[in-house]
Amino acid sequence: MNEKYFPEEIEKKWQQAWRETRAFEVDMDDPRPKFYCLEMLPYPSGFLHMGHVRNYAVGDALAWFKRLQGFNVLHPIGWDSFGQPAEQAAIKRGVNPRDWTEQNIAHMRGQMQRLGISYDWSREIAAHRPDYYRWDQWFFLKMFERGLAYKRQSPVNWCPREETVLSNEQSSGGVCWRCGTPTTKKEITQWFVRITKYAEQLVADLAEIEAGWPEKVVKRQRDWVGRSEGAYVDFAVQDHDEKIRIFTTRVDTIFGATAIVVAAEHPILDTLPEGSALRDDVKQFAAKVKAERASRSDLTVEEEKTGLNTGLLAINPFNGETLPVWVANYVLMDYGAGAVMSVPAHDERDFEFATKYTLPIRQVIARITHEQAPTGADVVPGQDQSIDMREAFTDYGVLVNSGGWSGKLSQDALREMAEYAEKNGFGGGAVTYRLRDWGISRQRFWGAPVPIIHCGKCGEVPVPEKDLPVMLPDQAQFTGTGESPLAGVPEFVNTTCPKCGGEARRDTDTMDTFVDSSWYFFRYCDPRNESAPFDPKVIAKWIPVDQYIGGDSHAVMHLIYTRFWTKMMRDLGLISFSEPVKKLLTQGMVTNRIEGTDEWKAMSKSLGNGVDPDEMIAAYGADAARLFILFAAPVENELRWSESGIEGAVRFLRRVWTIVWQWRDRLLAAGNEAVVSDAADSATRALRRKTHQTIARMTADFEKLDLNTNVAALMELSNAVGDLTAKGTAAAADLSAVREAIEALVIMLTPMAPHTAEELWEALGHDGGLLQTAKWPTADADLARKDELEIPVQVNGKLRSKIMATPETTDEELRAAALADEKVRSFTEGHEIVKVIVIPQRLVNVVVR
RNA sequence: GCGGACGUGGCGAAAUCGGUAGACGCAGCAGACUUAAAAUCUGCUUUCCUUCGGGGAGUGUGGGUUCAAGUCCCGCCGUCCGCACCA
Repeated sequence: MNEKYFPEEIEKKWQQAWRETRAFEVDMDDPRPKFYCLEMLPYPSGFLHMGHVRNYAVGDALAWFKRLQGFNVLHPIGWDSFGQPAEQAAIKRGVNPRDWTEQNIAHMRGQMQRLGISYDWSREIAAHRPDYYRWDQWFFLKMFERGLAYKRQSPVNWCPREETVLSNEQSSGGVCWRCGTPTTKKEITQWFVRITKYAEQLVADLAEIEAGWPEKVVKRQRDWVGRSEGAYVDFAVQDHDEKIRIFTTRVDTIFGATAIVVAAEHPILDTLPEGSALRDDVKQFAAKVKAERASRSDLTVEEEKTGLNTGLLAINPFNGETLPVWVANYVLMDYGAGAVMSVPAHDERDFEFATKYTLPIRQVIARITHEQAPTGADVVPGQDQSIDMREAFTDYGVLVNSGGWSGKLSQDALREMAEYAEKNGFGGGAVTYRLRDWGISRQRFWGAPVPIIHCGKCGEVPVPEKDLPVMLPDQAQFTGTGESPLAGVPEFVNTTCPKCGGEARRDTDTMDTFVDSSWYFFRYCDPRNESAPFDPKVIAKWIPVDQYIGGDSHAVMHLIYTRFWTKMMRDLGLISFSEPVKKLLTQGMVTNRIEGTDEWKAMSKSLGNGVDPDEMIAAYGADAARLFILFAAPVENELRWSESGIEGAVRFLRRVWTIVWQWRDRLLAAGNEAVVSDAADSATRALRRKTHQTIARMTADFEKLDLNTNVAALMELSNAVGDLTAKGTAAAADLSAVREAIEALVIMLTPMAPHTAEELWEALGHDGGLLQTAKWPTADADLARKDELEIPVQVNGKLRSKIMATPETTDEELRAAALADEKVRSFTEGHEIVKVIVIPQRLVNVVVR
């Protein structure tokens, strides 16, 4: 035991103690209430970065807080260990991806342990190990059985640099999410998961979690699914059997339609007379549009609208009007019906298109003018038909020039016109979604093989469950051709058909790593189960996760997939709930200044502004690094790294250390008996007040995860205790009040600086560690209450004086005291006092004229 | 372009309900200790004026509501994020 603070010694000591006593291993049957604290599992790149440290520091603080409060806390960690970098390393440096991955895991596990994060290491899992990915394959088979996993030819996003298929999400913005290379399109047969079947639930169930999730994540998820209510309308085509179906959210504007516009891939285009000049033009045009789309690099600029009149004529079923059918680049085949009615007067895109090609623009919605009736009782909608048609008018309004529908409000017309279409058999109300099915095929080696066998006779045959896992071979040739490396491993590919016993080939695709991360936190609850992904009984108790913490970069991909997966598992009968995560916290980025500039960017190797966690631990200790991270900014904010900030954290820990050692001998000598004297003096009362105020504040702030203010509260308490000796009031304060303050200080320090707290707790005479001997303190409201109040007094809303009061002072007394106050009187003198506002125990405002 | 969030000292920030703006920390300044420095401790630290009692201004900006606005409402400016022709 040393009176000087040596973090490296005590951190080693307690990390070893925790390991030896298996302090953080969870008994799932423990009768205490459970708390599942989860951080997003990392990809084992080889090294922790500060973003990881922040994530784990926050999670660990909450885990400790809940443990000290008496919860049975599950706090696990694992590895998202399939994926590109391992394969890249194999290609570039010829290393074995498995060895590379395992070495990285070993190193990063060491880093986590040096940080002293309180994980239950007995539950560690890794996606690349067969005992995990066999269950990915098992789930795939279940989805395949139910038609939720299916194969189809499909244009996919293709990264020409990494030569791999990317999901829509991964090529969001038209660039590869990993390397930033602009993506292109490629036709290829792919496995898809029918997430669109759950589109409605993915939106509707947001209501269930909204309260516990950040607003912006909920919003992004809602936008991602893109639910949109509208109507289908079928337009007959003149001299044609086919009809063109359009989707619109503004069927109320249908009398303003002056054209029908279809996508370049629309099947109606194939019905144009073979060999006609027009057909050739349209074909050429469609090919050009497709080519442009595939090669687009700058998606920040909207492409200019181009189109071509197909010569076809469509008939508006509402008024019998004949409309030209155009094909244009701004209509997308894979949304809605692949065709739209063009209403230039009331849609910006149609307006732009019509202006360019001089199509008629016809106003059919008028702005409502609210005219106050003379009695003032009713608001009468009038019409303003003088809308300036230099731009589209897209608001709701009153229908005009719309036959029998004129005079109706948009809101009513939307509903009634959809009903009318349905009744007359040419359409009806409909809901569409932007969400697309999830392409999970990857032409990669380092992933879970798709458990399907292709048989010449039987077709696609699922691997029987008893044959799982389909083992990934040890090694493969990385040709970089874009074809899965598994195709070049004959021992893997060649097999027999489980159905007919004949020669057959295995599917050589592997699964998207987002499959692995969609259900990993279920596996933590039952990590060694060999007969099922998990025991449903265990899951029923432990999931939903109480608090999930991670970066908001996963706001749509991972967090949509895991919500989908949960609903899918529910429909398999494995679980009985629909949402996996009760509360979500998205942490901000950790940034650092780029040398020689004033720019703050996320830490990264390539920018040279990274900070190595190991160096921080060596220089300042894990506790100081963690404390600084929690204190420096609110968890959701960007955190700007600061070397002097971390020094401040060390100073604080040293001060707490000094305080404990200053009082230790006296406290130990006094023993455990209470020595509160009856006539508690004011110093004692003040100290106890501060102690209990701090307890109340910190307990509340922890629930909100306001960790920065929490550290501030702790600093205030430590300053208050420090002042006892510094200001010579030590003798005045009762020893048991000091004990109370110091013990609260040490216990409440634990979530942010656990090693230091353990050491100090032991120094205070508690053997056996915090978990055995400490409880999160409870605030006593009476003790926390102030017995003297300083009441600000305002005159006309300006602070002029302060008067002293007690909680018992009545409003009338406050009022009298305020008016009698000398300073106040100097401002009220010669003025008429209009009124006096008294906010009980808070403030007095004298209003004068 | 559309949608959303935000705007508080030199810096990170705090401010349950509309009720003392700037807690806590960083940086800075002054002092104590020291041969000296570091470390540590103490004090100061929004800004302007001051006869040193105080007084004025102040939460991007202009209005409004209110006894009272960082907080609520409207306009503008700025920053950041999301989306990328989704009909």
